[in-house]
Amino acid sequence: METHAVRTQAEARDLVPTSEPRWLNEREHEVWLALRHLLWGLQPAVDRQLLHDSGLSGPEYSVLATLTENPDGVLRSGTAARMLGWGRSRLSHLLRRMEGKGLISRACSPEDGRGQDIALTPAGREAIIEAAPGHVGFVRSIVFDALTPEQQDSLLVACQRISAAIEASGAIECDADGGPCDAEPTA
Amino acid sequence: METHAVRTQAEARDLVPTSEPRWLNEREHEVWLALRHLLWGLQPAVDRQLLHDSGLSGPEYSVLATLTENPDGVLRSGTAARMLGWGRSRLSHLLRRMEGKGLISRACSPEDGRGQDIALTPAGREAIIEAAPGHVGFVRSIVFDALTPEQQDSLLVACQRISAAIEASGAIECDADGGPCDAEPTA
DNA sequence: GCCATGAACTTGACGCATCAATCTTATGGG
DNA sequence: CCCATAAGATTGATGCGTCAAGTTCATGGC
Repeated sequence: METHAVRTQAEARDLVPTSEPRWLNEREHEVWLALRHLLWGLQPAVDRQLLHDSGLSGPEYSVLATLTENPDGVLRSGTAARMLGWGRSRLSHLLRRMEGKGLISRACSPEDGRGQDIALTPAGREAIIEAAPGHVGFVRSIVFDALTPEQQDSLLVACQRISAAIEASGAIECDADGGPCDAEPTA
Repeated sequence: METHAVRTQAEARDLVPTSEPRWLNEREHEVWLALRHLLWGLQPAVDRQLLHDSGLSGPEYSVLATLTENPDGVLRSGTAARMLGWGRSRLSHLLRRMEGKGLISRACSPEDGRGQDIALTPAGREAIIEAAPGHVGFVRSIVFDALTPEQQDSLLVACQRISAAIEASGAIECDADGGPCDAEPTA
């Protein structure tokens, strides 16, 4: 990060016979700083509100919300991972901790012996139902109360374009497995 | 996260006698999803590019860039933390690892016995000079090549407004110490 | 000169994410 | 039927970030 100040740019330009002459101008630098400032600030702020007001971490909330989208609150682990856009490993670690807290339960899938069915427990359902209003209220106050509808539309477009650029840029993540990198599932 | 699907909202609205009736409408939900998608995608993408192409992690790059902004490459630890908008603890942990790699060095400050002067080593300077062009090139390709100048301006405004809302929202972070939460130092 | 207060920094414990194995179960070709 | 391959999931190691103590040093009142 830190697209570094002019000094660094000057030094690099002087010392390295690089083929990358396209440094950021002042306006671009300002945009990048603002974007990074938001990046560094928004996620922690949302997580903190959640943890403080409901005892759920951000990732935990995400998992519970995903489960709740299903009528019966049951999902195969891999399916949930795809819906969240996460790697299996990440989800597995998190599920272990959540199972320990009683928020979800896991059982071998009857259909495919390899899979795990993860299910919302009553405690898990109660936790997210209690957390949701505060979470949504916070997001509204932070994002939507701060922007006019036109600004919100512009923001949407910008996010979509940058995200598209990232994905086009060969950022083929998706854990270590070669999954199709679904992404954009919750829409 | 996961401002959860309509089902969750409906359930919460039914079951909880809440005073938070302001759920997100469909358009707002879409904006929030796009924003979160960006949040989850941009930071890791930048970090990955950096780590892959130069062996520096995102935070390491930030620290080196901050040091490089100073002529002599020396900074007090607390000053650097303020410039980065980070907590002392976070920086301390990172510096320990970076010292182990030879990227920076630490010495007791002669002025204030409590402080540590952190200094860029030759290896550290070389590392960031080598990393900078690729980093900037990547940021440009992801953010600026994807947006028109007008869209960039809109994005800037949106970022500033949301960040301001976060800070206004009593997000008084700044580690455990009561620092003035400088923020916006690198401009 | 002495001590309370507080600032600067570090440390340890813990949750979280990634990466590289591993283990188990399907599945398809011989 | 048997084995190679692949998919689903877990595990362990490591880096990172946060929170809560803790340590060291400076400073101001007495």
